Amino acid sequence: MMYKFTIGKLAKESGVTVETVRFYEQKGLIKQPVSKSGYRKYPYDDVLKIKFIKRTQELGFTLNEAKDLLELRVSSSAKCGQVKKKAELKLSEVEDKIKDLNKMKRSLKKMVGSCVNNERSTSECPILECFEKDNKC
Amino acid sequence: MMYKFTIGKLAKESGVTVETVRFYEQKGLIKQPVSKSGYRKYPYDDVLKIKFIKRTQELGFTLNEAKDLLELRVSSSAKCGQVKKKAELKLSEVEDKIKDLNKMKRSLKKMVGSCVNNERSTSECPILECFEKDNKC
DNA sequence: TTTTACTCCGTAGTATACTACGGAGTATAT
DNA sequence: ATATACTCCGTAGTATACTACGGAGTAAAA
Repeated sequence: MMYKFTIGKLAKESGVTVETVRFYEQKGLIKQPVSKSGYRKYPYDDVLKIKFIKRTQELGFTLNEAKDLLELRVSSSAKCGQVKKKAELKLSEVEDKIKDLNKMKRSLKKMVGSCVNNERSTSECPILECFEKDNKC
Repeated sequence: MMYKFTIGKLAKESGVTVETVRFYEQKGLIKQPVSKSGYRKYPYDDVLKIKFIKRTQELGFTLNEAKDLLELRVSSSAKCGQVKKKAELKLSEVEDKIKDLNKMKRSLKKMVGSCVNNERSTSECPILECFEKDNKC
């Protein structure tokens, strides 16, 4: 039998909780299997789908984007180039975020370095002064 | 008079919306000025406070953290070292995030590079295969 | 057979930071 | 004086990704 996973087994097998599976169903990432018994029975492919989703999340994709990717995965007309485009877009988003964070990092480092006297009152704290000013210290 | 800013003026002067000012009040970042007229009248220092908040956000602090920093700013007993500690903590958070993003970046780059034939069907797309596998390609 | 474990469903809550709305009253400009 | 703009307040909605809860029914283990 292909449909052998109850929701609990599926969850355990794919490393998420039961609630998460139901949540993914709500969001349309996996479809709720029809069942005569009233209980869901999932195919093994749903284990793979959930792992797929988790992997895309690790790479910075949102659930909506994961959904799109899952759809490309099963579409017979879809081309690899479409997937590549999405990966490239995500790559540039990630690179932008890194740039932002590096800016923060540099500023924070400078601020931390500017505070040499820990015992000083906060009324004359160089770090707080940095927060006050527009000029980026 | 020191309390000369209506909420609209304050918002404009500090570069946020009226709703945002009210939101910051709700969250306790600035206090709602008492007014006989029923209309809020803010001191100039609230312009500085909101700019302070915005600057801390640019550096990766959350609103709750901004609140703490604002409190250190007015506390007479607080020491500069406390601020420094918070900045150092944030710095390491930022560095961790950069590490995560660099991991994503490397994986995405490899994946993009692995897809040489854009016209291939998604059923044999090396990028999608990466999503399927646990091994990080 | 009885107990434990699992499943069903919908709704509400969490965290973050806002944004929008509605209806009524007030202040300012012309 | 009138029109436009601004303010008041509370509540609800947005986006993201879950997590929790409650009560009832069912499946599996001892």
